[in-house]
Amino acid sequence: MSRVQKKNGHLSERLTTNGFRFTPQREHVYKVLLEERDHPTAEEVFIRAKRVMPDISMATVYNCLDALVRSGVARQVTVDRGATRFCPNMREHCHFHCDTCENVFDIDLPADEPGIGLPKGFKAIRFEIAIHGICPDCAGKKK
Amino acid sequence: MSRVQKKNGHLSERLTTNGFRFTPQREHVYKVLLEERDHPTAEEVFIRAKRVMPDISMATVYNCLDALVRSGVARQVTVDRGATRFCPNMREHCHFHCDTCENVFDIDLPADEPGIGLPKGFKAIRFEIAIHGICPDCAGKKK
DNA sequence: CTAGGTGCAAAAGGTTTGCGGTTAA
DNA sequence: TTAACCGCAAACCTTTTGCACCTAG
Repeated sequence: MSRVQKKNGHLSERLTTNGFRFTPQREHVYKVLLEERDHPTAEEVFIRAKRVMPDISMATVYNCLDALVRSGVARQVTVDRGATRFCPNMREHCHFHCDTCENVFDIDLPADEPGIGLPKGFKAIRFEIAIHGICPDCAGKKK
Repeated sequence: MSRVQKKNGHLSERLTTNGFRFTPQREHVYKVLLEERDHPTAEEVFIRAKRVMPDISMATVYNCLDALVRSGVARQVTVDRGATRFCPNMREHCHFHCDTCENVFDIDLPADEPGIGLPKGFKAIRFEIAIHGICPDCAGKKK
């Protein structure tokens, strides 16, 4: 509880130092993300957010999630081709996507080989490593 | 050239052993994928395929790409939130997504740390590891 | 005060589906 | 022969956008 309070104080600062305003909607959307660490989609966040803030709109949820991601307090998870999922875990970690139930689990270790570093009971079928950055051509042009 | 011929012979077998038919459309879509290894989206494949096969439809391109992926001769690349990209490189490899030009490059080594294993000139900003498989709950239920 | 945010509704991608006709096996 | 596939068009789902009003800084 005090951890959440602390995080919200932190949130205000993170938003404003990144050029975003600290609004009740953004605070609440962040709270929703922290409550259940199950990597909800934007629509799931919308549904949960409406329970406390019934007038919030889908567009605002997208706006808030975007502000949270750009402020460095949440991540977009690109683990499957469905709707984007969001994750407030900013530690270095991997994601495990179950092909059956479609749930997404945080995996703490840098499990760089399938089957290695996974908690008991998880069975890896394939893995995908995506590196984001700047390619040589674009790095050259920026000069 | 003879490598392409061999691959197409291979393709027929791969499709049929996976319960798919070997059709001219599928052969052509696969050829398009092999011609330029630039990770095209379904729409880019559609545009290129139409140059030789003008009557092919978008739905057929999606159908063909899906059959190729399910037959194990191509992969869906989940590197960004834009349109799905396709890749006929079935070796174990990573993808590098340039945040500026949006191009996707194959990276051969298991570059499990940013900046390590990348060819000269590539600058990694962040990376994402997605593991796909079966979670303990679903593995239990299948028994 | 005012730039930025909110809610609504409509539009814009990207992908899937239903259907009548066609074709690979 | 016939289940699978094709092409077309319409539907679907997720995300973005335009606009009038509102509010945090």
